[in-house]
Amino acid sequence: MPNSPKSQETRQRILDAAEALFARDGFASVTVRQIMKQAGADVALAYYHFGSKRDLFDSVLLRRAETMNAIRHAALDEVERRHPDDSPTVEEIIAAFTNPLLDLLESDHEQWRHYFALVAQVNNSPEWGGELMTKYFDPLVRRFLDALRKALPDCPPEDLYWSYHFLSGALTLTFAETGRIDNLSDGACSSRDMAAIAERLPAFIAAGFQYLASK
Amino acid sequence: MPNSPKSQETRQRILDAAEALFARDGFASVTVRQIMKQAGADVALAYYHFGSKRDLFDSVLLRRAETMNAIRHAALDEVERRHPDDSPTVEEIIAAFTNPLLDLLESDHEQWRHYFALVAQVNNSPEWGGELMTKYFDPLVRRFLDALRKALPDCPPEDLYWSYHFLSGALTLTFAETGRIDNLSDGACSSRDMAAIAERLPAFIAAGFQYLASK
DNA sequence: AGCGTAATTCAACGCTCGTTGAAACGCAAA
DNA sequence: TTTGCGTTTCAACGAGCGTTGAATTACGCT
Repeated sequence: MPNSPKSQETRQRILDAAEALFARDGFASVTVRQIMKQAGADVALAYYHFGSKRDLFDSVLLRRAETMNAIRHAALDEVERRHPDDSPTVEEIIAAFTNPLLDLLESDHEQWRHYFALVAQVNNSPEWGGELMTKYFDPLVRRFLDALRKALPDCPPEDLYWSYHFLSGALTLTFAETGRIDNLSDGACSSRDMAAIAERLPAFIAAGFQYLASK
Repeated sequence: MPNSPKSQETRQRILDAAEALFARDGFASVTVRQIMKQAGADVALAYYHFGSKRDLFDSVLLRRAETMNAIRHAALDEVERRHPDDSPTVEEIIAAFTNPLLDLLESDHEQWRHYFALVAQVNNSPEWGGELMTKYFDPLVRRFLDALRKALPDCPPEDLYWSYHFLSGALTLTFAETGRIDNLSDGACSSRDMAAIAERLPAFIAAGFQYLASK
């Protein structure tokens, strides 16, 4: 009985545990034994289900990448549907890129905040940032860049790429919820205050895109 | 003779090797033996000079943090000197925050790009981001926030903190030189093109600050 | 020249790591 | 009930880890 419900559930428990631990401590700091202890399963099961520690890591990344990409595609679909003739505004496009992540966080905070923290680490790692992020997110990002190109027809492509790069950095740090802003603001701001992010991040980034394009 | 020139040079060689390896692979992936092999010194010397692997890591971070803070303070001094009566513009202040890093990269690319990549990883790690970044960079950041508060007197403090947070994310990813933008742009942009960054990053960020403050 | 201390080397410790092969279990089909 | 296969457990492997104490070297001072 391949893929029995029982074994599927075990796989998910392992992925959950691995996700939380990798997100907090990084790939190399986490032990397969730690993961399996938290998952409540035997060490060898990790290798039976996933092959190796590295393959387990990739599986963790892949699992939610699909959901994340789907929800962002849908958000951009929706924005484009509202503009059959003209182009959406820059801020609308950026919001379609960022707001779905806030929705995911609000729907299931625990799971997604671990995942986003993990992506933040991967994105900022020279070792993995180039390859892994490209692998999982490139098609989606290119679609957003296309939409932005239409919204900013006079903007040189290089400016678009750099603007997106700045967006990517701001986004990943913000969603990593490192607690840095809590410390810095002496508690006036909270990493976990999603409403605060939704009000500010798309506006901030859209202004940057537009200013750069207009220079 | 304590602190002999010879041993100082050894210490620096160890720090250089540790910096490069930590930056590329992260704290936990790197072994002390790797570091000391690259430094051309015996394993035990790491412990003689620095105490433990973790202390060595802190020493790596601390070494350049002082230089980095000093050069940024000086840049802000200079900007404020040019405005004895009125406040500098937001873009001038942001440029005083970012451009010194570009100067450092241009003066000695190899050393500083490793360091910045390391800071990017620390900044985006939930484990260390909150504490270590606060420890090394808080006084400087608070001074910049004060300057920005004067340049944007009607801006609510929360908006300033969030804007700085977005700046921090964009900055650390950009200086981490992960190669992500190279892949995404099919070579049209290069992570290492400092002129491209200097032209765009301060402008992009300043626009975000101003737009958020004006809302 | 020879002493004293700082700097460096050497060899080893106990431990934990990722990984694996063989044995045991559970359950649907026969 | 027995068979067969997917799943899980158990025990262990060799390798490499961070770290240390003792032995050795290098060298400025008297």
